[in-house]
Amino acid sequence: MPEVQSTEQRDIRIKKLKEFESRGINPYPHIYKPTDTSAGLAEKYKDLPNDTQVEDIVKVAGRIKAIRNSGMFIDLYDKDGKIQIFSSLEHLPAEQLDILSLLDIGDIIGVEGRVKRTKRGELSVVTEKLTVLSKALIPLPEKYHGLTDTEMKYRQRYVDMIVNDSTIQTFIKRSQIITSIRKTFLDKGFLEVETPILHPIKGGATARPFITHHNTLDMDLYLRVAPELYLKRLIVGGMDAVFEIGRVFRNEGMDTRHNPEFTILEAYWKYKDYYDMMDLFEDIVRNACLAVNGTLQIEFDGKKIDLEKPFARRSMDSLVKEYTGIDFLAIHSDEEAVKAAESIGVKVEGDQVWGQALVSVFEAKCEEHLIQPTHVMNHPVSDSPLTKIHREDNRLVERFETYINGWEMSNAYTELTNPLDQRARLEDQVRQAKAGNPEADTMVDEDFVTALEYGLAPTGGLGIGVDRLVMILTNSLSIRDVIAFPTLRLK
RNA sequence: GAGUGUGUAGCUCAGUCGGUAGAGCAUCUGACUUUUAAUCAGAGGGCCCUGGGUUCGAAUCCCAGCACGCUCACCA
Repeated sequence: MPEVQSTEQRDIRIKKLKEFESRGINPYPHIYKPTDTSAGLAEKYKDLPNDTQVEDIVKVAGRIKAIRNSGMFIDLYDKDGKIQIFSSLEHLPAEQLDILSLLDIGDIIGVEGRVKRTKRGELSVVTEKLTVLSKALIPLPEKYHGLTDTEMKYRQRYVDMIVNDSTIQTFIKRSQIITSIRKTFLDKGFLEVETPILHPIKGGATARPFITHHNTLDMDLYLRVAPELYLKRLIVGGMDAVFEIGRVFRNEGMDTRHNPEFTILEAYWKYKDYYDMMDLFEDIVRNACLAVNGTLQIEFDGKKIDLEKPFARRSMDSLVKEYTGIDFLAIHSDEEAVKAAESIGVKVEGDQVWGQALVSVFEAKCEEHLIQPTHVMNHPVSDSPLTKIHREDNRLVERFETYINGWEMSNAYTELTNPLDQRARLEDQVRQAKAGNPEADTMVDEDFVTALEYGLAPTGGLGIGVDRLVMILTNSLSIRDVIAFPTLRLK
């Protein structure tokens, strides 16, 4: 509920806020400088015996999450944990007791005092001076169950983060994963670059776009569905290794694995092919996993996943053969391919039928089995307009997608560099769009083809769905658990 | 887009056969210098998601809508 409604508890807190002001206390001061954090004190005084107090004066700050015994004990939480605040009625001056009585759960305060471990063994700061840093007007959700209402978790993520520690931990890990990814690339000599989000022509992936409008240019623009075509231009221009981590936008369905805007990682590496990109992907995943889990043996939704062993490398046709018995490489006509697919109950749509049949059967019969990391290699040409033809079979391309937990985690190519071939394949996309495929590109990006005509060296490319990687590495079952502010309907 | 579930106090949830609103936490008042979800006594707090309908009477049954979840479809 974005509109603030007047409630009994809020009215009472506003009254307390006014009471602070009438005593000359600003409940929203400009600055406060704590000297210590909860974790810092825990470490520094870990050997302090029970019922002992030291003379050092410290200043801590944080949010009140619990008040016990009429204010005698306060649980104060800062970024890395809890510190108890002990306020003795006998030793506190009257004006400090007045402040104490106006505090509520949810308020942010600073506390100055001496460190003590109580009789019960809880490390505490013995209050000498209380400072209100921010008076909270809305009460926090219940302490025991936390916040469980999914809608409120997503609409008011800050509340979810305050109350549910696992929520903020997931977003901390997300940040650490992205830092790790960036470090892996920088260590290999990559340049981090930025390319346009507003695209005059849709391209780089088959997906439905969002369309917006620029007023001054009086021109429609697409929010990018992929940064691919611009990153390759940078390779043409002379960069040898580039990567970009950024948001892309696809106007498609939403579920536990899809959000309309999501974070993609794309990298292009000169004088590399798709085998090199497999190694690169594995490095990225292992480094990121170690950064947040400290191990490469992880568990997702109760399933054990081994990220340590070299990922399996399997051609799509061999997986189809393993799980269905159908050998697509031995099938040479479209009719036969469709018949083979239909014989196991897989419907084939589209007109590039041999390739469509192979992909459809793979998606229907194989994907779900790929729990352990698997590079699925050698897709049919029809599916992959930006990929170089396989060096040994001209029906296939040098492409792989890495599956973990049955999900597509990466998509990588030996990049297509032949400008004439590229133009023909993009023109085929336009033909498909005119035939009614809403995901195909509606016009050829002529400047991209021109760039290839200036010469693109042999290059490997890799794309990673960062949100899904974060899901796997944090055991998060919904993409909305790893995107702080997922797309929701306006309420 | 289809199916399905949920929506009740600030939060977490009960609410029987349709009979007019309940608990715990939180809040307020008081007690207790004690704590670890502190405890004890008392009090206040409700657009039962919205709009229709059936009925003497609807949180409850019916219809429509809204939001969110799940499954499916779609989906680099």
